Amino acid sequence: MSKEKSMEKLTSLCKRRGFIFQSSEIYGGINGFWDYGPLGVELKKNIKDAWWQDMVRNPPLGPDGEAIEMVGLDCSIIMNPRVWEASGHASGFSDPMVDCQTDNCKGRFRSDKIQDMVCPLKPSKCPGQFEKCQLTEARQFNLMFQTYVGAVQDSSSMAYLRPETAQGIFANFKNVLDSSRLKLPFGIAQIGKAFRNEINPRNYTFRSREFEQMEIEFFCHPQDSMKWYQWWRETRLNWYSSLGIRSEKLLPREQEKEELAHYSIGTTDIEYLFPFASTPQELEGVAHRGNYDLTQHQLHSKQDLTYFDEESWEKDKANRVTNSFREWVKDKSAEEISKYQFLPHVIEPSAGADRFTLAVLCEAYYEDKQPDEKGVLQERVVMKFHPRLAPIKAAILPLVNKDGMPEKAMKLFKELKPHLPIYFDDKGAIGRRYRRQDEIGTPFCITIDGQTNQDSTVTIRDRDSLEQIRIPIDRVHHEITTRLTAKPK
RNA sequence: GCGGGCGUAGCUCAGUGGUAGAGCGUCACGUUGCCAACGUGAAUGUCGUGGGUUCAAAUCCCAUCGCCCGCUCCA
Repeated sequence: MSKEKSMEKLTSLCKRRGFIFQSSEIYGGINGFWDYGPLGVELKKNIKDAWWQDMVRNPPLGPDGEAIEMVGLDCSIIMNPRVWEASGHASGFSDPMVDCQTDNCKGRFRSDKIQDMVCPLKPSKCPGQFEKCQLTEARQFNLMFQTYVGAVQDSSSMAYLRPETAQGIFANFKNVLDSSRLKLPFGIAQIGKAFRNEINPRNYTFRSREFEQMEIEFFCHPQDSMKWYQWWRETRLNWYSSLGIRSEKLLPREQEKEELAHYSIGTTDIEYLFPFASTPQELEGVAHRGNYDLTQHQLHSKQDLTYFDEESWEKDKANRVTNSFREWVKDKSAEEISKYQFLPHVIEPSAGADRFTLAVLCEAYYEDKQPDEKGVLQERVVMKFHPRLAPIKAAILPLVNKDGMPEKAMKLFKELKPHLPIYFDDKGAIGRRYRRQDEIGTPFCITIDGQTNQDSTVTIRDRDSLEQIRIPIDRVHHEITTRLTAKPK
């Protein structure tokens, strides 16, 4: 299947079944913004919940088999604009550009580098020197959305919608440290919306202007930072696999030196081979940011953001005349001090919730052939979501609408409803109902049939294998729960 | 931002100046003891939006918005 065709099929299914809609569609839409429908919101919520559960509430054991400390945070989207001066987003990342409007040129150039560039029409000259050049004024291409705080719109009230959740974590580093009795190493996690004026939104929801991030800032001792960098890289990769992403489509890629952001010592992109692209695209960046961010915020806020390593200080007690750090520090070099008081290094696994949701949708889409009632192979569309992520976990179906089957099915449905997202369907032929569930990725179908009347058993059908087994009706809840947490095949 | 293609029912699409269509889906009733395209019936469109040309526009022209592809961009 061509890449255009397979994305078309997926986007049409997403709309038809209520996973993803274009934002403000009845008004003609808006480029780069998307809405999640009834099934999409469940899917995305399951993804965010899985991340929170597996990274924050119950993270895996650390590199030496030790438990690691993780806490959460939920910061405001609009912050003091000075945050973005400190982070570099306000100044460093928006280059003034000029466009050439000459008919067969239409080039775009960075205005600060224009002397070093070559005019596409007259290679002996720079853009602007050739008599036919029609350059526009230099225009600022700012990636951040601007807004105004308060009713009066002037420059003093200007603010930005955050372009990443990370800076809220750095800005709260001291607050979390002072309120949570945490010691290095520890991580602070946040899930939240971020906004970027992407120059060119493309590829369905992949490059959107409003998106949701799942970010961790993991603070550690500078000496251990490489160890933690490696560990997070592996941990994050494993997480994607545990949710059913095939390893051959999931590729970690160490960024080249030239590619690295100026603050980063190393970054690994975890990339996924989407059907719309011929090369893998970034799902998550695991970046070693050193102490760049805390340094910047310390500088701009003039607040002390250092960490005092009580443990090392106590350990070296015997070698000192005083136990007062304030006293001791007076005649010491910066290097000596930094043994006890320093800015932690940071490993940042930053994942895109919408990008991963899209990857999950792409990964789940299958067309296969299954026999119909006459044994003739018929095409089937099935979303093979990992059961943990599936929006609906099970459908409760009476085989036919008589002999008390619908009543029994409804009773079971009502019993399970408070515990699981499930669906009741008694419309049309049973085969059609199974296929409908396949298309929205429901992993299990529970069917109440004639035998249920005799021995109180029902069948449970597996979405992928179509296999059915009989289980007692009072074991249904247990059986589904068990299967939801099973490892992917 | 540039160039090309496209926009008709929920989805996929036919319809090139003269009555708005098909398949699937949806809903109702019937049928249906296990894997959709069984029967009967029904609903659904100011043909993306705005303007223009014309006796007459889904169809031609202009603008605009959105989608897809290729560049450009992506701290």
